[in-house]
Amino acid sequence: MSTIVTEARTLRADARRNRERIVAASRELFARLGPGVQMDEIAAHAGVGIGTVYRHFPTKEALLTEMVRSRFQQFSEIASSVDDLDPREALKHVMRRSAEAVEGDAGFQLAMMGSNQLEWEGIEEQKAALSEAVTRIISRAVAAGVVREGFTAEDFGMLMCGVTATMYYKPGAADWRRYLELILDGVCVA
Amino acid sequence: MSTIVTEARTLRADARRNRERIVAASRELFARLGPGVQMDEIAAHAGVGIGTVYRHFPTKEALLTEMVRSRFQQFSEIASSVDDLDPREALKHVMRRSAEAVEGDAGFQLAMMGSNQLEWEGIEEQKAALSEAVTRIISRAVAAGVVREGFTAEDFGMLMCGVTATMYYKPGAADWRRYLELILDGVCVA
DNA sequence: TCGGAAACGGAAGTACGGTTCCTCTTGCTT
DNA sequence: AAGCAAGAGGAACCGTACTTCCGTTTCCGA
Repeated sequence: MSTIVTEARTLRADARRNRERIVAASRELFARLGPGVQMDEIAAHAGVGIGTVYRHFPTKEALLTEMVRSRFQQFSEIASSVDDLDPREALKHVMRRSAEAVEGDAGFQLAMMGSNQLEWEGIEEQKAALSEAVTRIISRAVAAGVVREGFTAEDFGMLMCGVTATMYYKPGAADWRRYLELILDGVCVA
Repeated sequence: MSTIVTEARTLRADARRNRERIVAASRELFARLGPGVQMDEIAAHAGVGIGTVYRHFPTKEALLTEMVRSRFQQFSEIASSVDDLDPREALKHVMRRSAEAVEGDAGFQLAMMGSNQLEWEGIEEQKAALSEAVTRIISRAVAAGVVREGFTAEDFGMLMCGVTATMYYKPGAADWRRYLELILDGVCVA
């Protein structure tokens, strides 16, 4: 807490404004173009010079990590908001909502798919929180006997990876919702 | 036919040998490292100079296309070899065998997933053949009523994309076979 | 209002990787 | 065996994209 406040306090007014612009521009372009966005583009879109971008974020990776972190946060919140639903609906709800949350964000789609192999610094906390929430949902579903034998949190990640891949690689051409429902049918026992 | 023979005839002996080495090296490195392989690496691995690689393939893309083409060929063959199986088994068999064929080839995994958006020159023929074979298998399955209502060739591509994504992005960590069986359960009606 | 620290801008620096080009070598033909 | 065209090799070239650096501008406290 104190960290954030301190940082905010020592930041000059124009600097704060620029930082917000940079973050907003990054978010939009990262979503549209993926990690391939160029730093110039972000700077231009934010209406600042490249030097200013680097004043706020030491490297491109740091900037992208910031994007991913906020998205992961959103994910954790989705996964934490279904405790009042029955086990089966909780699982379905989380998968549907998560998929919708990734839709239209190419950059995050890649981050989602590769979340196992990326060692992005600074999002461990968010990843752990998400993982914990997902595990809880699945434990409930397993205990209630509404999913197939031996279903695990790892399976969950695998399935989301697959759904995300169809969004990313078959934009428009294929309907990922069909795919997701098909998977849910395979996961949930009658 | 005449084209190939003519080319082969006009190729000097050492040139032919080198070409084969280049193709072999590319195949291996492309499989291991994906499209990110560097031309130097390929040349070094083949035991030739970079200039020699460029003598045989005008661009990196041309070389990679060659890799993908031969793999697509293999796919078509798999898809064309199940006409004697019953509709349900034909579909399952093709998906399992296809998945196995992609396993361990990172470069081709990416090509598979993105096959809709890539406009790689020179593999139209192979793609069409594959598409035709897949459509036939699915038509049979649909006619026999062994798959869910409205299953299409596009769905097939979507599912394979998902399976491939788990292989690519969760190497070792997740078991794509589980995932595939789960999908097959969702696709095939009881 | 003024001084100086903080922040800005963007041209230049740097790294990386595909491609070219030119000299030297090698296999084939006569 | 000689000549020459085809082929090999790899240093240099070029384009691209991240990052640095430093002269200029802007905010803010005294």
